[in-house]
Amino acid sequence: MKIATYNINGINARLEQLVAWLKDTRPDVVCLQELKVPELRFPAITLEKAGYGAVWQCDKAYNGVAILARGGEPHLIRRRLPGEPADTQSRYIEAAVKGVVVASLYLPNGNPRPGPAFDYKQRWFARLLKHARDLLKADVPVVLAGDYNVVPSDDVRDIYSPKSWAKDALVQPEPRASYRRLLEQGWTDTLATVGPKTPSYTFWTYWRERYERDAGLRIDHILTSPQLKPRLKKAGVDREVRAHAHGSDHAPVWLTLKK
DNA sequence: ATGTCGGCAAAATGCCGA
Repeated sequence: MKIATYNINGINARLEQLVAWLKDTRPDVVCLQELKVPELRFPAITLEKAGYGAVWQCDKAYNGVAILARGGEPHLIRRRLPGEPADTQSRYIEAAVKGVVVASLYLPNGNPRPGPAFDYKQRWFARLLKHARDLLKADVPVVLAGDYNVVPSDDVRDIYSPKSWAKDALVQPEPRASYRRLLEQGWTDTLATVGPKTPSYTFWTYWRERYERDAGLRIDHILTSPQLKPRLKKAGVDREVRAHAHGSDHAPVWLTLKK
């Protein structure tokens, strides 16, 4: 079983690429973020023709998350992260797929910092920590996949140059501490655990040929609950997808499970 | 400080969010 996550940065701007990538790599489950599409323009029919059922949660222009399942329909569990009813941004969707609870999440970016955007990021992270704990209590296999907008460390495996990002919300101690607390709850950072030993960047800005220079960051993560530990096989990044002339600024991340 | 995108509002360029 193969599970992937991909911040697509506008699903209709990349639809051909998305379909080609699905055909090439045949993931069983796909978590998408930054759909940037109103609900009624979500390309459900195109995805259906490509062999994928979907559930999605959209805003008018920004955010937006989806879960795709090959040869079936994801069973929707929730469309919102609990804890802040006034928060209407579409950043979380959760579904049962092929015996696993899967969440596609898009953590707030948090820039500019300091300010309300950064505060919102921290509140959102606190809500995620609480919900993640509840999911662990349910004692079922769970995958939390998405764009966490957090570079876990200053290690070269996570970021090409900590110095040039030092003031950015993606590398601050507070979100890093929240991410670490998630791992301390018992979740596994699968790319760090069963991924390549070489840098596994997942995001390169569009600026100044950052991709060509491999000036990247690791901010897209697939976390798994303890039940899945014995089934973890291999993780990686489809980095060549980022090389497309009109590609997203992220690359897909994937995980394979035994069975 | 900057770089570059996607998508919006509103009328093609400027803004926002990333």
